[in-house]
Amino acid sequence: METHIKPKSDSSVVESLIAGYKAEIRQNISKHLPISKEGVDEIADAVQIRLLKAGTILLRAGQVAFDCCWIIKGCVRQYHLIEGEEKTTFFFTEDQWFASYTSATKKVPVNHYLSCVEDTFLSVMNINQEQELYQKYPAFESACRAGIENQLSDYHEMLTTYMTTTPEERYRNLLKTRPDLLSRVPQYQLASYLGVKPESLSRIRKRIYENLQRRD
Amino acid sequence: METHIKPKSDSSVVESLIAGYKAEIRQNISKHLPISKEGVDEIADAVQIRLLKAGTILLRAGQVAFDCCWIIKGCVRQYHLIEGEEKTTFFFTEDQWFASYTSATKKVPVNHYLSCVEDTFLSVMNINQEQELYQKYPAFESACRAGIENQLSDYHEMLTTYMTTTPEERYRNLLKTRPDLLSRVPQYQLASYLGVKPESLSRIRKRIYENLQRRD
DNA sequence: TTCATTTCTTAACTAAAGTCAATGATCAGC
DNA sequence: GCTGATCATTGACTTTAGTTAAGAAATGAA
Repeated sequence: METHIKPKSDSSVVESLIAGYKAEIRQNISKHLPISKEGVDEIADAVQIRLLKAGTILLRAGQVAFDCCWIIKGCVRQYHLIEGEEKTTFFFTEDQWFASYTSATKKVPVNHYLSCVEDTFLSVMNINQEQELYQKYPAFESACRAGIENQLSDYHEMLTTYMTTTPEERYRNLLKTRPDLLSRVPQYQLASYLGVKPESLSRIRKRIYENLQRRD
Repeated sequence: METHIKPKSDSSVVESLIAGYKAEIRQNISKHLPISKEGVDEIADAVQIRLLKAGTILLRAGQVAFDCCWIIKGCVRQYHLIEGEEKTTFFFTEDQWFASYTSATKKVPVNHYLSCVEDTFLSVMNINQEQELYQKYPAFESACRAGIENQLSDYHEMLTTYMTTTPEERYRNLLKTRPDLLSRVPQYQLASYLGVKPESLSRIRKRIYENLQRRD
């Protein structure tokens, strides 16, 4: 983390990264939304960049979730604590976002946890503030609405895919669609994400690598 | 279907029901949205009421889904055809709605079927027309955006619930949350909705009704 | 590098779901 | 009400996942 010109402290490296991310966000808003410069400023100012260390728990069951989070870099895991056992239900990685709209707008506590699998840069906006900005800037609401529509379609697809596949098929899909997770995440967390115990995922992997006649 | 005053034909009964539903929709728009009378008219005119007979297939895999449908009365089943087998993934009933936004806006074909389990009254709006109305009436967009946010939260909840429960738990949940489905829908369709074969659902029911010591 | 901890794999056994086949129950159309 | 077709249940057997326990491999901190 040192240049040969001038040593930089970790925190100053982080600061300049954050400044860069903020500038990028402002640019994107300005490029994609037909809004006055003041509007762009107001929306960009509502965005906060946060760096969270691996292991940080950013939300606990029972809390109200006010944040809409976009992952710039890193990995956040969602899990449910059921009879003392962690059941992983999501892995969010680069360019994915998550929010609990009904929790924020209706003040309902969530029933899940969010924890950083790696050091993670997040772009965060408070949902209530977001909804206020909708009133002021209809173009911002339109863009967010389109984003939410996409997320809805994605979740619909994930739900039906999960319902119509076996754990082994889900593992094969994961190998194709998100192979990075295999190295980023411990296997016992992947197991519960696929709906089985760690021992079963071991056996599934063994089955697959022994029967290499099936090549998919 | 006859009064003792004057016999009415089935189709005229249906016509007056449809007129009533239309009036109700117009009222709701007018009551909940701060929009001019002309705006209310334009939005209400974009809504079409349809009566579909039980068994009607309203969408097939491979088609683009243009409609946003609200169920006034009846039941629509979503299923996937996988290796010749129907896998049910949703039952939509009264006051639930469904749409495939990315299919309509990006012209992507869907991979599922929609079929009426019962005679069903639907309130239908074309999604592209809906999106045009968003431009004209921001209050309409706001209301729809809030509805989509709720749907997103619901789907998130459904997905995590499905991922963290066993078929038996799902059946027990169904008994509590949607007991009407038990009588409205054949059991082999419920089975695949719960993620098992019909024979397994039979055994699950047997297990539950034999072990009445557990009372939930 | 070493050691302790965590994670992953394997094995033996149990429980649950899939498969195939036969039998009962239910329902729609006549 | 009868009848054929569809749907639900049961049984025997196979496959897959859960459970418990042990040991191997990988990881991280001193």
